[in-house]
Amino acid sequence: MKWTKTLIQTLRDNPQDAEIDSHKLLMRAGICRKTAAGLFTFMPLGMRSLKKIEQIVREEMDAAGASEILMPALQPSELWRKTGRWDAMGANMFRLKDRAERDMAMGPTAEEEVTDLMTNIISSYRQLPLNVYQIQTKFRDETRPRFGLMRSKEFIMKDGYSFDVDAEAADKTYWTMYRAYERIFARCGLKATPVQADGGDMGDSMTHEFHALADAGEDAIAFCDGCGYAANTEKAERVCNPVFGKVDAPVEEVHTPNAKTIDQVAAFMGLDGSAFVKSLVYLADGEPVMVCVPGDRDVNEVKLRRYLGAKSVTLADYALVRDVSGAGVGSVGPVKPLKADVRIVADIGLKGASGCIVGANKDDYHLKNVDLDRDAKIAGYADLVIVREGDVCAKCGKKITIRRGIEVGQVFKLGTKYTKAFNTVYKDENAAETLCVMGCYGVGVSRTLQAVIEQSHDKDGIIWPSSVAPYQVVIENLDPSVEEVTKVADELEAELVRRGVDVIVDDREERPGVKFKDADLIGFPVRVVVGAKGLAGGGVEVKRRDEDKSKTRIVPVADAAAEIVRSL
RNA sequence: CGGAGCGUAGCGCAGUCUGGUAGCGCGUUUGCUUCGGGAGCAAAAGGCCGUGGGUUCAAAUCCCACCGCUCCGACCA
Repeated sequence: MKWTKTLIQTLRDNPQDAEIDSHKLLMRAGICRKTAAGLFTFMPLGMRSLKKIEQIVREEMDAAGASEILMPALQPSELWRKTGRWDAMGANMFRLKDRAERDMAMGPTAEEEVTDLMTNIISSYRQLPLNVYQIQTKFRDETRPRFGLMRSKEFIMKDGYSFDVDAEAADKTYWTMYRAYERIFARCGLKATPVQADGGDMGDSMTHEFHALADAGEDAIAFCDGCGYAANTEKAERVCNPVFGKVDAPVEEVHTPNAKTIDQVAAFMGLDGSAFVKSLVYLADGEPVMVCVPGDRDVNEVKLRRYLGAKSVTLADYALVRDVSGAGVGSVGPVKPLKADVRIVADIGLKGASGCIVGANKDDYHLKNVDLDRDAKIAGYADLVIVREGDVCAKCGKKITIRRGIEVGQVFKLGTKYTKAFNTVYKDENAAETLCVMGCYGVGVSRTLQAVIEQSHDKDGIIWPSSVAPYQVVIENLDPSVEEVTKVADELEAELVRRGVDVIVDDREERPGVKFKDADLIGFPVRVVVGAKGLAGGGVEVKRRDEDKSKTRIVPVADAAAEIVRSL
């Protein structure tokens, strides 16, 4: 390919709306253009990388026993109503009506669609297991699209779905997919780490997320160096050894005017937030519950929901808080008098808490010298807060560290959640109808593209891994008007094409500096310089993008192709 | 959804406070000189100053509404 024949538009300046390096480079290197908030056009370079990532995904999925299909992105509402997700998806789903006023959705995912499909196909155990996937545009009406392709309203995802005869077979499929994902990301040149995560809306069973570790990542991941435990902080478990000494003093009321938050009360009293008990009123499936956590920590609603065995937990509104506590937000506590009798649960960090400060259930008052065992009726203790740096690992007792990651993939065990809703059954050997057990597996294809850039760039631009680079090699023809130089460049191109190398010749009439800057910015893995000066001096120059200038090799034209292939 | 900021040439920005001929850098076009790390000189093209309304002799500038974009937050008591 000749540079002047394709469309490569690089930018000198960073676009003003880009925040993180990979987003800036996406725009500057001419990979993408923004169409509107959260919507992007892939330019030829981006398209090439995207297709390479897709191809890697295809090869690994196929090798793992899955078959590619393509389902509509436009989905009828009936499918979503069957599982209750038409309502549950809320504002995240793009909805529209067709001319007959039928409700439709622009698919954010396709569990319903694929399950409906398979329900009509599967009849016998002989057909199972089945594993299908598609690479398709997905739509999510994100509240806040951000960071380019990382969080956009329209994105490309590989979504795969497996149907097995039972949980054991599904488990086997799950780990097959897990290993396929490890290979996919490795082949994309991405350092992606599997971490345990919460099932969220998708089901309550086991799931791993694959995270590309990067400071710009939107998720926080808890790692234990001791045992290798890795989990999203929404899931990560900790143990706690409370360090409260017994304070045997009577409870005392303190006037704390105009102090609503823990920070404000703590500042008012000249104390640290950890001296407080934060008491929150939640609605768990409509039932009010008081949740107490150390004053300097945040409730993990996922853990809370699980502990309570509830379908949903939401923070109570102000009116309900007053109904329960008798006081307004800011003065709520677990110690009586409470206006209403509620179940009180507490974080394990409060076990044996003594000498602490709680809301008095009386506006603008707190209580000090509170001993939870003595003064409150806690129904149970559990790990209910979001882990943070320095917490103690629940598996091995070592310290947890927190790092940030970009979620590029996820594998789920779905169980029978969807097959039950659609009655996806097969007949077993005894002709008994049995529900299929499902799994689902997603790769954020466009997000992976950006994650690669986020993990692999320097001050001059992108450093593409060879496997997903738009072109593996750029031949810089420094003197396109000199016939001999152009001949060498073009012949080298032809030779590389013969050897199966993806190559582009920069044949622009530009000054060398401009061409070098662009080559570095776009980040072709190998750069070959062909110029009149170099040819006179004995050959062409070969340099890898990730090498320093001092590593440049001068090789005779005859050996160039071999040297380039070696450099890849 | 709440708060803040922004919207002027393809890109990055100044000008807005204090109303009076729409500017700068990059990019683009042409010419000459340059030519191994984003060249120099000269000339040129390119703007409904986000949209609509209002105030005024006069609006990029002041007022109102709307649209779009970006950031922060979204109830942790």
